[in-house]
Order: sequence, then C-alpha cells, then structure tokens
Amino acid sequence: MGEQKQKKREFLDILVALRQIIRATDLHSKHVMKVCGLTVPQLVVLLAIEELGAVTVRQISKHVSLSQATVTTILNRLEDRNFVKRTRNTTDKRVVNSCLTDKGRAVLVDTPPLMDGHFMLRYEKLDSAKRAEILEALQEVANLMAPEEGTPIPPTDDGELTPLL
Amino acid sequence: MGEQKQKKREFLDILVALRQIIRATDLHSKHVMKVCGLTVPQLVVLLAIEELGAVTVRQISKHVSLSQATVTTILNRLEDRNFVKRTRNTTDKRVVNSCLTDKGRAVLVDTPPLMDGHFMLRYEKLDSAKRAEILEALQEVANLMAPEEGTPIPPTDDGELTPLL
DNA sequence: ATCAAATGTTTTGACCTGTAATCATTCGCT
DNA sequence: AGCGAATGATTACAGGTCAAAACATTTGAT
Repeated sequence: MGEQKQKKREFLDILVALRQIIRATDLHSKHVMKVCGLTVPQLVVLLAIEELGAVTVRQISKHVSLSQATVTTILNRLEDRNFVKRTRNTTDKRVVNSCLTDKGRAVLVDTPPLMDGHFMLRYEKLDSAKRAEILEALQEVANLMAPEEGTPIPPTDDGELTPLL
Repeated sequence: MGEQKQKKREFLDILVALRQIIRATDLHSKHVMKVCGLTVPQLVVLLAIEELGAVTVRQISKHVSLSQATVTTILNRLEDRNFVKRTRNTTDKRVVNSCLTDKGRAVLVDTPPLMDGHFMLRYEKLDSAKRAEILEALQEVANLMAPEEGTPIPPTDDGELTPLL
C-alpha cells in the first residue's frame, strides 16, 4: 500500500528537480539578456542562421526544436532590432529566407555563453565518468519524454542538416 | 586543441537534452490544459493551497519555487475562474490569504497528472537501479545550477513547510 | 484552365515567467 | 507620535511558448 506512495514520491522528486532545472535555465536566459542584450533563444536562432546561411523558418524551427510560430516571433524581434534580414524567396513566394546582418554577425563573433558559467565550471570539476552518467541520464529523460518512440531519430531524412538543439 | 571542441560538444549535448526536456514539459502542460482546463503551474498552486490552507502569496511562492509576481498572475486567473478566493488578512492588511473554493476543491479530487503519463509509463518500466541513477543525475544537475553552493538547503528555516516543488 | 489540397508563414489568443516599479501597511527607533 | 525602513502584494513591461486560425502561394489532378 505504501508502495504507491513511494512511486508518487519518486515522481514528485523528479518533478521538483526538473522544475529547478527549468527555472535555473530561464533565469540564465534572463541574465544573458541583461548582460548582452539577447536571450538564449534569440542567440540560438542567430547561431542557426549563421550555420545554415539563408534559411527558411521551418528549417530553423527544426534545427532549434521550437515551433514555427515561436521562431517567427523571435525573428520579429531580431529583425526589429536589425540583427537579421528577411527576404521572400523569389522562386517560391511562400518561403522566407533569413540572413544575418552585419550587426547580427558582429554580435556572434564573441559568442556569449548559452549555458550558465557557474554550472559549466562546476560540471567540469566532475570526473568524466560522472559527467558521462549525467549526460546519459539527461538524454534518457529526453527520450522518455519524446512524443513517440519507435523512431528515436525520426526518419525525417528530408535533407535536414543535423538537428542540433 | 581538439579538446576544446570536445568540451563544447559536451555542453551542446547537454543543452540539447535540456531543451528537449523543457519543451516536452511545456507541451505536457499545454496538453493538460486542453484536457482538464488547468495548466500544470495552476494545478501546482492549487495543490499548494490545498496543502497549506489559507496561505499568503509569499508562502505559496516559496513552496512552489516561483516568483511572487508569477504566483500573483496565476492567482488572478484562478480567482477569475473562481477556483480560489483571496481575502485580505484583517490583522495585517498587507497580506492576502488564498483559499480554495468548492470548485477548486472539486477539481482536485481526481488530481490530474502533473507529469506526462507517457513518460511515467516508460520510466516505470526501467529497473530501479536505472531509475535511481536518473533521479540522482537530475538532482545533481539541479544542484549544479543552483544559484550558490555552500548551502544546498538554504537555512531559510523561517518556519516554512517542506518546500516541495 | 481551374479548383482543391498541400505547404510555408504569420497572426491571434492564452499562458508562464521574471525584474523593476509602485502601492499599501506595518514596524522600529527616536 | 512620527517618520523612514522593511515587508507583502500587485502592476507594468518584456519575452518565450504553443496550437489553431488566417493568409498567401504553389502543386496536382481533372
């Protein structure tokens, strides 16, 4: 009977850890915003454009694991502030290609940290076995949470580049 | 020299896993919203009130690890929809006490899942050693990300109940 | 040629989240 | 008693995030 309680406790512990991680991640993003004027998601989108060149919204969305709508709103802000330039593709007028402006390129020369420096320092102090264990556990959780199994790496194979991030 | 690259790769992997986890968590919250009409944060606040009784905003905020402002906005929505009732404390008119309404109590009788059922099912299938490893890793990461070390459990000891979540 | 389905993007609407500023009260000192 | 500091809550503002709806365009089938 107490076994159910036990299970509940276990999930609660996971929930608590996850919430702390999510909160810390968000706080870091806010911090980066104050320091360098761009949030982590904005930087990630910028990096994706740098890596992929003139790229469609959908490609960015896949690459950074965000919905198309989210990427659009991030692009709006980035374009307002002149970090990227959007141009409609001439051959297919549905698609929009995004490029970095000089300002956009400039802000990336000295990439601000996407991850909390505090965390990185402490993480690096761990021995590599521990680090591997942690990484593996995180990936395991991510997989467990993935929408559907069967295709851990979905056979999108639609010419996508490595969907890093 | 390729050692730096290696480190970078490692952090990138962590970042990717974290982003997927955060995204999945958010998606689950949206899903819960569609199914039961309340998001996970709203449920968590409701549960905190159920557990703590007539409680101040600050206490809720501590209990659920969210800022006071965030709790206020969540309470706004919950009060608008008549799940909670706020009353100013008579002895100290600065403080606001929140209580569940009948409707609020009712919605909690069959607590909707705070965690993705899909995830829970798959997680339960793992052997307990693996599960322990995962939980430990998550807590390790949460600690590594905590604002300051030295006081893993900060000596708040201000009569708080267990700050679960 | 035409019209429906598919595709790519943006808009809309709802929520979560935090910091900083503001408001109201209470407390502590003199 | 009175005034400034501390405390509790809310508001204002800036983002992130998504699903669904709305648009625009292209493609495919007739």
